Amino acid sequence: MKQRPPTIKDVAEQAGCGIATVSRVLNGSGSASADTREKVLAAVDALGFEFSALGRSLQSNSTKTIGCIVPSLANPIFAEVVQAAQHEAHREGYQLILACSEYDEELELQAVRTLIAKKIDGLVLTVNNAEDSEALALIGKRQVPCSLVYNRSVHGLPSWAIDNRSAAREAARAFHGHGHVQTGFLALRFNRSDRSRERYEGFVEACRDYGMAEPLLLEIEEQDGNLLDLLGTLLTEHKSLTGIFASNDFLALAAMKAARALGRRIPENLSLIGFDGISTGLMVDPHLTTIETDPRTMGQGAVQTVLARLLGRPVPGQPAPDTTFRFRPGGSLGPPDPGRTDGREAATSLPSSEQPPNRLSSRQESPT
Amino acid sequence: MKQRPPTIKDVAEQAGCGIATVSRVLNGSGSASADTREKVLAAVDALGFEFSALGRSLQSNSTKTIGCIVPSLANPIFAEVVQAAQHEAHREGYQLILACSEYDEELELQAVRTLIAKKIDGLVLTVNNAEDSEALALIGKRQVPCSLVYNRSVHGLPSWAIDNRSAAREAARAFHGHGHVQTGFLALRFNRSDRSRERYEGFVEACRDYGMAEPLLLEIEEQDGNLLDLLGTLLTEHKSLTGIFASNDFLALAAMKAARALGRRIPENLSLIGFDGISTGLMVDPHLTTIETDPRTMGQGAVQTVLARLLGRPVPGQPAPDTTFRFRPGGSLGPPDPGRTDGREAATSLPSSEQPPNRLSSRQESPT
DNA sequence: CCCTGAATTGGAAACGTTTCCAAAATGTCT
DNA sequence: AGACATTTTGGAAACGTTTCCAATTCAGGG
Repeated sequence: MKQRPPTIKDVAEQAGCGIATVSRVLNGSGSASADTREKVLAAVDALGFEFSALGRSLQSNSTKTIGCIVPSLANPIFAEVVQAAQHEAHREGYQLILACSEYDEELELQAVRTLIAKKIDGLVLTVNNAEDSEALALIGKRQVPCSLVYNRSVHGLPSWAIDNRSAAREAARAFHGHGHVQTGFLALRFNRSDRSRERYEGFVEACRDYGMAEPLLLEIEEQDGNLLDLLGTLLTEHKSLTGIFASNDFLALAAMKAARALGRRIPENLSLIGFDGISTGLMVDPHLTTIETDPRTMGQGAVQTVLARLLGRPVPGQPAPDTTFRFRPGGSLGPPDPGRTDGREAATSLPSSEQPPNRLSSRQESPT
Repeated sequence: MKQRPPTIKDVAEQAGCGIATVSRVLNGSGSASADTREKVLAAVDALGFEFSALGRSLQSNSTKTIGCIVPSLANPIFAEVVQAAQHEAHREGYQLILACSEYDEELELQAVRTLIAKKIDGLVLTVNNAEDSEALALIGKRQVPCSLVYNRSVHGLPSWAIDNRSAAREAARAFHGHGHVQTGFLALRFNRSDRSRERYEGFVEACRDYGMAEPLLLEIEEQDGNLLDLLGTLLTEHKSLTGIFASNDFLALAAMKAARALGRRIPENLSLIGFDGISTGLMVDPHLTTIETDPRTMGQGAVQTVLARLLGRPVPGQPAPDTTFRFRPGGSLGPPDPGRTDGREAATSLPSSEQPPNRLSSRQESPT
């Protein structure tokens, strides 16, 4: 009965040779006679020896490990990013150490510290506020090969990110195209995410450009289970809005639900556009209109970028901004009910109009 | 300009003392004069020194790292498991190394090998087939502290798992209670998951006990994007079924969609029960009837179990089987349309009956 | 001012690898 | 058989820590 796992020394002893020889045989580096090779292999087999990555890493100054920090896995977008990152890393023989910042800058910084101490070879992460992130500062100082995901490039770091502003402009354009004027922007932890802010800013700008009213910022501080109630309150407080752009699909779907609970019909009484393009948006009726993004490509790209730098390969180019998202039509966006537009139009028809065009557009999903 | 990160040796030199002293000061072990303590701290500050976890781990024989293997993060259940596991590990100062087996036993085994080589202190994992898993065998041989998640206990390993059989019996009971006789069990990668099989077996048994027909096994081999088409085909091939129990919520929702595309109404023409209790089930209309599970508790519990063993604490008991799931009523389950039951009942009412009890039961959701 | 016990200190071994280097063994050619 | 080239081998250093242990310093009591 062995207690500790066998080391290379045990193998050497068993095989009757030096540890250097064992190392060479097992790594295929240097030469060895057929005889000793055989003896070493036999010893390895007998002892069930496996190299310890620790000694190896200490010596080689490389852990074959890359860190990955995302705000949360509750958001399927990040789950996909991580999944893709893990997959890509694995393909190249790297492991992934995962940390969740939980939208907390303190945790974020701490995670970076720990990962650096663990001597990760590279880092792939989404920070909460890229502009003035202590975490990124530390990364810069320590020169850790790194790529951002879902954050705009900053300090010259490579980044695989959505062009949030342009995407938000698309949403504004869609609203405008359907005749909406009074819109709102719905966000969950607005101050905790620069992504949300960028979407808001792009949306506001574009609404202004289209001559629409300034969008209302509908902000929800924390999600404590009563999200639907909070949304219900918000919706009743702002009856005049005909369209809401949500900073993510989950929020949009929740808003959809809350609006329905209030007896409002989608999209006649309220149009909704989400962000991210999670598959759930295609399970509801009508389909959620949204900005579709591709988290898998982002996660994969970020890892490739880091690995390329690590392995001295040509670093892949970052994605062209206009390819980072795609407007996905769906039935949750339609013309506002003329009966209750913001006072300027004549009120004529009843809220029962069953807009066929929306049904139609809700067919457009294509299973990815 | 320092190139490599500073080591304890650099600090010692800068502070003008031995490395042992630096170690003692920084770790608060052993004594040190106020004078040297100060000098060491100053040197640390000046150099920006941080311990390397590598040397430390090599010496202490502990990496403060635990491995986590799940089939995939695409399933929100596992995303939540991982999230909770990560959180719990972090709480105790441990990092999480993540690996996805992608429902592949080969990858699973390989992941275990790599993690062991990386000298993880413990392991938390969901395997595809617990009974005869090479991965588990290896874990057993190497004596890695470990806990299963979502797999039934095996080889005496601790496990945080759903009582799949009993849960499936609940589903059968519900179907029976509503008068269903001809049911089916829908699974995605049936042979790749013992969880799916257990659910099936429990369902079959219970259906037999209730005097219902033997459930049809509706198996989908691989998910290649045309999932909805495949489901559509399956549904038209098996028109006689009035209720389908799906091995997870995602499948159930997809089936719901596919059935609707065929013009069938839920639940009048087809009742559906899912498994897992993902929140998406509450976003659709009617709500998905399902077996609700608590992946967070499972992930957290598994990590606690492993950590307890690692830290010599009393190991928490595993959850009582009957607390591992909860039947969640929803509008997707209702009495079958008598007009097309399997021939034994009289056909009386029209398919337009708008079952109020189901609507009611669909209200029962409580935001977690 | 010397002695004792306690506090402080640094050298060195150990953890498991890889790799440099020189030594030993083997082979080849006159 | 001797000289030399080549292959095979193992000792030892290095990677960055912790910790044992012996040596040094210090404080205070005689």
